[in-house]
Amino acid sequence: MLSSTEENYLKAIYKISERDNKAASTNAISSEMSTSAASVSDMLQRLSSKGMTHYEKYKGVTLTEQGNRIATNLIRKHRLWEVFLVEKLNFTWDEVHDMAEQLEHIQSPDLVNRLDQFLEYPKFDPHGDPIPDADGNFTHRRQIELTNLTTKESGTLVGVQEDSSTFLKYLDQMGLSLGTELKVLEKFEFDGSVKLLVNNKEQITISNKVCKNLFVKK
Amino acid sequence: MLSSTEENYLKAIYKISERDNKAASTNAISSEMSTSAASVSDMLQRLSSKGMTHYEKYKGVTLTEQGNRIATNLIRKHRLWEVFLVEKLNFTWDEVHDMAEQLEHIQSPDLVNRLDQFLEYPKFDPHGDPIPDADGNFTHRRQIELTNLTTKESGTLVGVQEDSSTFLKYLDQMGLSLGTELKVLEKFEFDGSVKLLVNNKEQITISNKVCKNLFVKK
DNA sequence: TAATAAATTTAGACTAATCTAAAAATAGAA
DNA sequence: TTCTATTTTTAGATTAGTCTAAATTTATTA
Repeated sequence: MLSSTEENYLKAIYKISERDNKAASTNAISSEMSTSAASVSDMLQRLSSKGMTHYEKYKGVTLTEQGNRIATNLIRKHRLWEVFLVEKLNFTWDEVHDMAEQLEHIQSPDLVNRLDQFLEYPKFDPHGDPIPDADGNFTHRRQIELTNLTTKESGTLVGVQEDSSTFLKYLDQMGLSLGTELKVLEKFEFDGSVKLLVNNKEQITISNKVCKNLFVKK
Repeated sequence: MLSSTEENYLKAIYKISERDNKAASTNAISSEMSTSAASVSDMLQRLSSKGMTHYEKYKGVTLTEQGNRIATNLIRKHRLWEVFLVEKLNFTWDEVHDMAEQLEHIQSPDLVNRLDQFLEYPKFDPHGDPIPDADGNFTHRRQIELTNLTTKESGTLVGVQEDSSTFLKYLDQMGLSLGTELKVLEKFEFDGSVKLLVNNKEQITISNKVCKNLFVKK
């Protein structure tokens, strides 16, 4: 059985490997987790001795099959708890991250599957992220970054990359939530900002940085 | 903010003080928590320096108002999660203790109250134990030990003192659950065992030890 | 390719929570 | 009331996870 701390390392390694498509470096992990590189280096050796990672000094780490299974299950638990908090307890999508961060570490052979059933097997969490099933399989959705829509193209907002509270609250203020219909009216070369038509009504302009954090489905 | 460990000490102190109606001794706590007396002694000083307990060396501890508030809230969280696990996720009453032990330590200003609302403000947990409200007030119920019923008296099973899985499974096997109607047919002086009529149908005999762990309402 | 910069690991130290063994204080009994 | 048994506390050590500073390895660039 792993400690919560060890589990969090596996999650970070998973996330980085997914993003960069290569072994996670000590520095990447230390920055992801806001800990010192020294602590990470220490931990990587421990996780390897427990069979969770493939680790070669100075070469970064990848997850073993077992490590991958645990990381995926953490993500499953995290996202299902988020659905519970939003759907059943009426929290908003910007409030649930910290609670889910704690709830994902609850140890129980059955809890997560019962929760999944109770929630009627949701495929996506409140931020549009896919929820792996009990076997670790993700539902894949053909989604693209909003930046990739050309002028006059339309799409539905189906996910966000960032899930910081500040970003999500900003989206709320702009009237953007999952399911919102967007049409690109104009793209400004100068700074990459984009003027959008929201649900065929409002017009807003958002920065390039915001655009990059929004996923749409054509 | 207290650690989970510190919180568990407060709960133990609360439980012992309730039971014995006096300051909790180091030994009582160490036996309740299955840790060494030395560890307890250490922790008591720490909890006192944090304003959670009144502690005088060699004299035992009591909770301060703040300590009491935290302990009561832990009990609230524990019991509400148990209701959730049984009512919503269909766990049985003997399966939920360990999960609730973990869930009670989730830190969130609002979660427990949202959960309470979602569950429609239950007053008792799946073992018949009262759930304190947000202000720490318990609903009191006039319940007595089954041992206190005399021959031919009847009552409804409303609570259990023990909540170990083995004990609860034993009750299931004997056909006993909360709400069951019991009538005392015969009390055996010899060993204190009791013959009962269950729901006006079955007859069973249970030991004195089991009797002492059952609460009924006349 | 040699020098320098960046990344990584090791060394040594700290805190929280635990333990065993020994010392000190309190309680009980003769 | 004095001696002995019990309870409690202190001392010193251990483990997980963390840190900073120093040493080492890898990468970059002149």
